[in-house]
Amino acid sequence: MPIPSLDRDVEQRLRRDDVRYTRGRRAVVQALATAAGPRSAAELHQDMGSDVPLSSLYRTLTVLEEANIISPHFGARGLTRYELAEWITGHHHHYVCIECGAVEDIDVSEEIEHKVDALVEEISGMASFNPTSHVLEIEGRCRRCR
Amino acid sequence: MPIPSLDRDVEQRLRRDDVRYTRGRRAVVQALATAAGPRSAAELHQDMGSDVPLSSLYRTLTVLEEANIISPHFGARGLTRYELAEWITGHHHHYVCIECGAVEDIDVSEEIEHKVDALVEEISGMASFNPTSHVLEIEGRCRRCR
DNA sequence: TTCCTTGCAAACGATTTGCATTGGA
DNA sequence: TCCAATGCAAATCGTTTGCAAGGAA
Repeated sequence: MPIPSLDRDVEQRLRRDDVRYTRGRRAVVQALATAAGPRSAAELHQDMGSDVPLSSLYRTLTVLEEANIISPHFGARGLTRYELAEWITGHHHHYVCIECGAVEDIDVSEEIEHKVDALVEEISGMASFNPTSHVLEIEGRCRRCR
Repeated sequence: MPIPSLDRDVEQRLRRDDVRYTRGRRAVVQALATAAGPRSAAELHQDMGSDVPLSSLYRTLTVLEEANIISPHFGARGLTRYELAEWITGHHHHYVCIECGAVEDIDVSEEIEHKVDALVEEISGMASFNPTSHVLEIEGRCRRCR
């Protein structure tokens, strides 16, 4: 999923908060941009060559989350994975392996997404909720675990 | 959500695995049966009066999960919440507060659930996945946080 | 007696924090 | 220069485990 103006957009967004777009932060954004799904701190640590200390990585993730560059995903026991925020990647869903916990992105057509939205509205209406967004995850066994 | 034959059903299910349905286990099942949504070990500990040691509670949760009496829910940073398995409560969805992380059950009509299933099938088909189930969570701010 | 179950304390893995150092505007 | 960002080590939090004691069949 190539995002042409990614660095520019992120830098601009960070500048708003007076936050610097440093080498370490660029590396995380890069790693997430090329990942096939949400990644945990440990996974990013591997992806990135393991020289950055974990504590710095966690700090970077916190900063990026606060600036709304990345979003947390809680789909596995006791660990948080991150992905680029939807204003960057566009709205999407996840395929989650019930065996190993791996998570993969699913992009859906606008047409289908409209149907999802309509359903969420319908359900929320009946329960008198005020939805701001939704999460749809499809569970199954991934290639490796099948 | 009153479940008339709950204790009987659970006991029977546990006996299959040669697992005893002890006082502590009954208490957890009871607490979950009356909860409005998934509960974490710490939350259950409070719900139950706090005299059971946490380690026992965790062990109970492990046993009940292995016997498929309860199911884990990962919707919050670094903590697992549990709810009664869907063969007991019926399939349902969740309303998740984006502010405080509280989770509440949403029961939907069969009619709507059919639509959800159809959508999941449609999406999975396009991605050549083999779905065994799905999770739909509606996000918003709960009464308290609004 | 024979296992399953529980309690307590220590161990663990993911994440956070204090503090001194480094680095960029 | 000056404050944000980083590295390292220690602390914290949710959860798990070893081991000895308690209980039910």
